[in-house]
Amino acid sequence: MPDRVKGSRRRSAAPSKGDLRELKILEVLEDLLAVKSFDALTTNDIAERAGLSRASMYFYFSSKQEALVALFAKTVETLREKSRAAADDPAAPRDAIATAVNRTRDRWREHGLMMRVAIDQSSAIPEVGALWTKTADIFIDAIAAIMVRAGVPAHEGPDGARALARAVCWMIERTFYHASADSPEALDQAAETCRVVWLRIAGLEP
Amino acid sequence: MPDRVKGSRRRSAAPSKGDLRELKILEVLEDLLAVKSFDALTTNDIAERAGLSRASMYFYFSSKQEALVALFAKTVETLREKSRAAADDPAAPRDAIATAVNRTRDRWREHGLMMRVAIDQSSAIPEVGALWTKTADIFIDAIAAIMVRAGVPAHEGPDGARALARAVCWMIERTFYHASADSPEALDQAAETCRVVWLRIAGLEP
DNA sequence: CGAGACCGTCGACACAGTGTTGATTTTTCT
DNA sequence: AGAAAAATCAACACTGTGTCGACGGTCTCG
Repeated sequence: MPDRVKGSRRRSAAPSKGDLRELKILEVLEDLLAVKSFDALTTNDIAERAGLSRASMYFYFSSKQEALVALFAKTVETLREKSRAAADDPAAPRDAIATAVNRTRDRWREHGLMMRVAIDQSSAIPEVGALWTKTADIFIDAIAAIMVRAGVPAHEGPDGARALARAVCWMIERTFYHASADSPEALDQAAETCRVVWLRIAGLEP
Repeated sequence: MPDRVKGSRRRSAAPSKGDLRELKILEVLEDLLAVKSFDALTTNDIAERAGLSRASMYFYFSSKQEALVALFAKTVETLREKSRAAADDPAAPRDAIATAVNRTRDRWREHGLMMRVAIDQSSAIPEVGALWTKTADIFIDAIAAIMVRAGVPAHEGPDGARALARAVCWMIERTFYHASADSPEALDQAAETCRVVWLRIAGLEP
């Protein structure tokens, strides 16, 4: 990996030809994932579509797996930016839950394909798994915080806020995973179901 | 595929040498999965360990994917037999939930590896995905039935029993998936958490 | 200007794994 | 025993991967 320090100050926008190619490859990869499964994709498919030779691709990424990691990392970054200031909690638990679920639905609506691919590859590509686990952990913390504010005891153990939050997180993950593979309407349904479930687990009944 | 009509009448127990080989291959496959990931396994690994040539393996299964399907189908069959008469409901909802969760935990304790592999391959191997979906559907029906008996409205829609049952099913799947990859104690914790969550969603508070 | 130093590119190769073929041996049935 | 069916495997063709080394472009500094 060329280690291109993306976030750092670096005389404004000097996108070297190589940087552009790298971006192009990731873009092509994402496009192709809409058509073929990741497993079915070959390095050739990607290189060809990106307009370079297979061997050249290896200059940028040492495998298609690494490319996927880079692409997914970018997506996760986007996700995280969009959820900035989400953990800040001016709202009542009931509202916090509703907006959290809706935001999650929006993320799945926009990035569902990418997230499904990442989840599918989580066990095959450790870096992807780690990235996803880390993202989930952040989400779990947020869920637990809301639950505590709703009155759920914060202690450890199988019925403490953290354990319940973990269960809720995985329920949301899986429910949206399936819904996003289905239809946009299914996503709305999934969101509503998740909202209801989360409310009940938090001990809030309308 | 040799099409060995397994269920059919066929003079009692004539386990031809070929049948035994077939079993042996599946046994070896399961053993190897404890050591290597399914993706990392080669047809050679399996054939060698089973004591035949790679080419001969293709006589029994036309790919390692097909072998996995057969192995998983066998596991699902076992699972289903063990859960016979589970949908019959002499118990009160509260008890039905406790025993259902405990039974599920026991299944994961014994077959966790196989189930994790199957879930991992669900999107890559359609037959495995279909098998798992069908199993989940049966489970969802059972959950929904218990919920209805507990007083949850049976109507369709995002807060009807069926939608909630589906959410609960996926929560259980994912929670046990992670727990079973962790430790036996984690499975016990997971079971208790799932029980509590299910109770609350069903509107039953102790 | 010209000599190095990178950056980027790619043809060509070695290799690993897959799936098939056809000839051959072994098992099974009558 | 002998024919039919079941099972075996060496050898081959093919696909995809990752690496190597040689080549051309461009930027820099003496």
